[in-house]
Amino acid sequence: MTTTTEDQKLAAWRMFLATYGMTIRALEHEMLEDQGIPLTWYEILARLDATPDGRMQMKDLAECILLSRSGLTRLFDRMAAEGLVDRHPCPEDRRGTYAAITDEGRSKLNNAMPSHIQSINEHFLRYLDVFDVQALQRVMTKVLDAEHDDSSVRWWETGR
Amino acid sequence: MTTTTEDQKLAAWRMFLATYGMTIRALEHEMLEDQGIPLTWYEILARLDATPDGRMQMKDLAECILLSRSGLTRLFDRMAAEGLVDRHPCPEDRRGTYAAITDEGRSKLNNAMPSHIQSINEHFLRYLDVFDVQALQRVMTKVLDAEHDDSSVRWWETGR
DNA sequence: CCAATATACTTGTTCCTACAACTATTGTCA
DNA sequence: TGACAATAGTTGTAGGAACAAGTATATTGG
Repeated sequence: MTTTTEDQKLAAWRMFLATYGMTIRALEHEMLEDQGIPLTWYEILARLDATPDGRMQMKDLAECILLSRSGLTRLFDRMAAEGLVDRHPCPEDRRGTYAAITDEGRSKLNNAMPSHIQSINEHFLRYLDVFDVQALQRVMTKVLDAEHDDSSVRWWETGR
Repeated sequence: MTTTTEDQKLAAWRMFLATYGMTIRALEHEMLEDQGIPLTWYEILARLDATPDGRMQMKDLAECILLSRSGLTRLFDRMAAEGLVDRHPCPEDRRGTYAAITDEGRSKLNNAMPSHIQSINEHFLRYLDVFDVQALQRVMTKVLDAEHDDSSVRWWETGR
């Protein structure tokens, strides 16, 4: 039997939702517990660090973090107050602002990364074999490629 | 080559994250646009409606919605103010409260469901074939079964 | 049986995020 | 070129969610 009912498809979607929710909860909790920063902060540090020169325009950062512009402004303010990131002007477009990771930010990231990766393994990857990982990549790629319109921001392909 | 590097595994995780974020954003937006309610409200209505008698204890609802207890209290207040749900006492445990869907709530749910399912199809399922759906179910099941401790609350197996 | 602990829910408070409005700069096209 | 629209970012404001503390009920162990 190689057909899939509508209910089975929706069940797959619901399981996708449930898995995300459970896993992200655990990761957020452990990041705050172990490193004292929200998972969002880690994501921002990781995205900036994965960049060739450790910086990125605010709008692009907002997009790949999936946060509103204003949300990022405030969040970035808080991170800047802790010295993890800073802003500097964008010469080629003076409306823009570069969001950059600081040395302190890199230090924090390098400190947080091992335990975060361990958390991902422990709560998610640990249960998947080689074929599962390949299948997951294949399926997610289909959705991402089709839905993501701006091909210049494909942050999931790089960094950690 | 049947090995998977650590980087490939992490890439799979990042793609999982990115896919969730992009898709849920679209669904939230369309639910608010088309039906005038947040996606969370829909989820609550769907969970309650999928129950044999349209009710569930607040603690169980909070768990399957992945919301804190206090968060659910306030959210439920707002939904009750709109007449979509109501509370009634729980005889067998007088600490507890039953969260129940009202007729108005069912009506709202039945109204919202078709367009929501269409959104899920349009932004997610549309891109997957039969094997993708099966693979996704298989992979998500592994994580869910391993991580989810309370086997009495497996909401993703039922409803829509 | 009853004191100590745990559980279910609510309330006080704080933090975070989104939407809309505003400023500054850039792009467009008549 | 020069008005008009579009874009990047910030700020005002309001609403939603989490944590901790408080109340009420249930469970447990001596």
